[in-house]
Amino acid sequence: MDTGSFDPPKSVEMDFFSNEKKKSSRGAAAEPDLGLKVPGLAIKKEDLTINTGLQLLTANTKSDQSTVDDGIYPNEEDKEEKSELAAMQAELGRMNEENQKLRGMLNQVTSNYNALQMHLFTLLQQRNQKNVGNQSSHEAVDEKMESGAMVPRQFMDLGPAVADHATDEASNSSTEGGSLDRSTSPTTNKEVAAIDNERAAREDSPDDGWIPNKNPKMAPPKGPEQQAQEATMRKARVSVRARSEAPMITDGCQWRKYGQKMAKGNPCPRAYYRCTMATGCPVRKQVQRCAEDRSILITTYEGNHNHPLPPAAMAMASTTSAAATMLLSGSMSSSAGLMNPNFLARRYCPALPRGRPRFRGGNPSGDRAGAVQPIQIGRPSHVGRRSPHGGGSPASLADTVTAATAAITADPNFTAALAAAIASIIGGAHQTGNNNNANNNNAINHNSNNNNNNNSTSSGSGGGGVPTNSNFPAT
DNA sequence: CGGTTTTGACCTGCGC
DNA sequence: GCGCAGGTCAAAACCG
Ligand SMILES: [Zn+2]
Repeated sequence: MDTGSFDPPKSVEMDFFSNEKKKSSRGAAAEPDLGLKVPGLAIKKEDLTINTGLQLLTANTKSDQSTVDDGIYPNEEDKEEKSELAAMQAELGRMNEENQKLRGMLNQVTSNYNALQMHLFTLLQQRNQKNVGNQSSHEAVDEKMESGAMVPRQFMDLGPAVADHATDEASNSSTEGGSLDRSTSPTTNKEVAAIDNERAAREDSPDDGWIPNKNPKMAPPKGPEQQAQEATMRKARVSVRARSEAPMITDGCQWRKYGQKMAKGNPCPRAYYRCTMATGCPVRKQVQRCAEDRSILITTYEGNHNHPLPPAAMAMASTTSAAATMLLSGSMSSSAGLMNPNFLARRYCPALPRGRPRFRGGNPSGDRAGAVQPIQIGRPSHVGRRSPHGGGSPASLADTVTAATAAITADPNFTAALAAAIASIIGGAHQTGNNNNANNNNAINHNSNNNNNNNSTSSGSGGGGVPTNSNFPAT
């Protein structure tokens, strides 16, 4: 839409290293389940419509009418009707015009906002750099260097890596549940990640639910451009590396394994999972252990959830998609992309301790995947990320921004509001009536209900006794 | 009994 | 066109 600067497939990889502790089975109580699934979209749409409508109506009616009225007609009635009609038509035209204008403005605002966001990240990054050493940054570089397949493109530091406690999170998303969660969930250190946007463009539409989209040919002809865009976005993949002994990192979602394959250069098999939290959820993930270091689990997420997620899951999901979004669209706005990174940083920073920095790695999908963009979360890096608008700025400003960020992240309400607002903007800009972004849902969902424990209560998984669903490490 | 895992077969894209 | 590798399907097995 506004500026789809990047076409080429990109990929980002996020690596979180974590020490996974044992998930103490299922302690969490059954989740009250998210009552509100009201996606942010609804709201946003409303807003948009209302606004435009009003403006249009008020602005134009008069002039038009007056102009049209002059016509000469035999019958007064006729004349009246006709004039009225004409007036209405004119009005309509005006409205359309206005609408377009507004749209344009929206786009602008959107891009501006995005730019600001980028700026903010840059600032944060710089700040972190100052405060903390640059070891991490080295690591990041290492990673991308070592994995030859990776082509560094953008780097971002998603967060003020600071917090060290779960308190943050607890206060944020959950109170009592949080503690519970924490105790039961494994701790995973995660460090860097890369989102990798694959070339594939045959993603389904979330609306429809999961479609065996595997057959491009079968896929009915969809919208051309819009489709492409969406596909691009949807195709974003995020791979998360986590040091974990568990067979799977806990991300708060429920997954069903649908396949397993022996990857080529890796003795460890790669497992394929599909999100089962909602029937049609298109999200998939691949899980594989790093060949070099078996303790490292590489999880690659793909797609956006089409349903609300529990806070825990949200953090991950939104983060990934957010990162993807940001990287994928240099100047595109996205609620997820904008706000989630912070969120994530906050939530995960604690878990990002001085953990093992050095990971290099082969991108699991390094085979033919596109470029990979390492992202550092919660840690400083001097590998500056390039933002379209550049970034240096005074420290004071940086502090301010940081503070603001903190405040924002800390306040769920604000977050929600922001999410809604952005969502609305986006919705308008993209004109996509679909609910496809889990992001929106996430945001809203998150603040509204704080049920955090998404424990593996249920259904347990049959097979290996390893519950597929998991909780995010509260801490 | 419903949901999940397992696992071999099948399909598709890509490089040669 | 062929072979390889990755990804997905689907039937059978498994589990709570
Ligand atoms: Zn899902």
